[in-house]
Amino acid sequence: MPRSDASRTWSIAEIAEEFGVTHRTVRHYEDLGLISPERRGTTRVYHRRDRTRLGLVLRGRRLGFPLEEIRTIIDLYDAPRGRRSQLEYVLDQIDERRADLEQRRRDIEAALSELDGFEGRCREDLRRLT
Amino acid sequence: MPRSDASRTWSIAEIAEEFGVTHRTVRHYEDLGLISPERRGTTRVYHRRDRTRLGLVLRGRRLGFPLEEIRTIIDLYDAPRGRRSQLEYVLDQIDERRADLEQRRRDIEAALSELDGFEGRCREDLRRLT
DNA sequence: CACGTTCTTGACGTTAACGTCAACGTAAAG
DNA sequence: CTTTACGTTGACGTTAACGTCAAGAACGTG
Repeated sequence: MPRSDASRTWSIAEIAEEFGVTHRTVRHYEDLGLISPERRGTTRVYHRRDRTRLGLVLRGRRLGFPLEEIRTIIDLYDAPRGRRSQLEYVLDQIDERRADLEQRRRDIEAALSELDGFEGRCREDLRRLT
Repeated sequence: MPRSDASRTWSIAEIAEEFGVTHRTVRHYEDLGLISPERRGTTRVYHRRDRTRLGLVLRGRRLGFPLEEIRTIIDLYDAPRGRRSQLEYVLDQIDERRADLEQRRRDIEAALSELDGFEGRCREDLRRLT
């Protein structure tokens, strides 16, 4: 049986360490409903599912999304989509998200190409100094 | 002489309106040294240069950068790069910025493709409901 | 079973990015 | 010349995202 089995669990310290955050951050995310670890007695026990969600949260954070928004997004992934109205709502949300992400991508491309141009000018300056 | 001449100036209300922010936000950015409009008497007068910088600031904001970091970046663009040491410092900063932006781009690509996959599953669900 | 480690739940502190008054100046318009 | 619109400087309020104690429970180890 492999160590990283589907049934393997982690403590809050292990999770925090592995994802490079503090246990306080992990608990804060739980307060906001972003993750909901199992409890054994009073102690939190993290499963693979929690790791997946935490990964999504941190990616959202790197992208600068507010945690509340992140919650609505990843909840979307888990939402029941039985009824047609639900599905149409979800598809609308997807479109909004995509529009946002694509705007960000454009911003990044623009920033990167400005950076490239600027680096070119700097290297030119450096060359002339030699 | 065209209206949008290089010498045209704007009031704080015009600037705020045009960029879709409040005058309070504009003043806040001035407090942090992100823009520094001319003063006629006590009144702020904005030039094209200020608009350019404000545009950069807002793009940085959309990308989720903290304002302090944004300041160091756009100040970099205006920094004197006469000495070799200065130029090398600037080139280092450029590399850091680029690494950051590329990480963000990867995050966005990942998020977008997950979104695509999810949309596919939703449309499939919808089709089966018909 | 005493001890150090790891966990728990509050509760208050902090920083960033503004919002929201208050109180006042000034300049054109009726 | 008063009103109205737009500008100014404080200064305090607010929200998000945690940091930072404090004070205690639980658990493996010598």
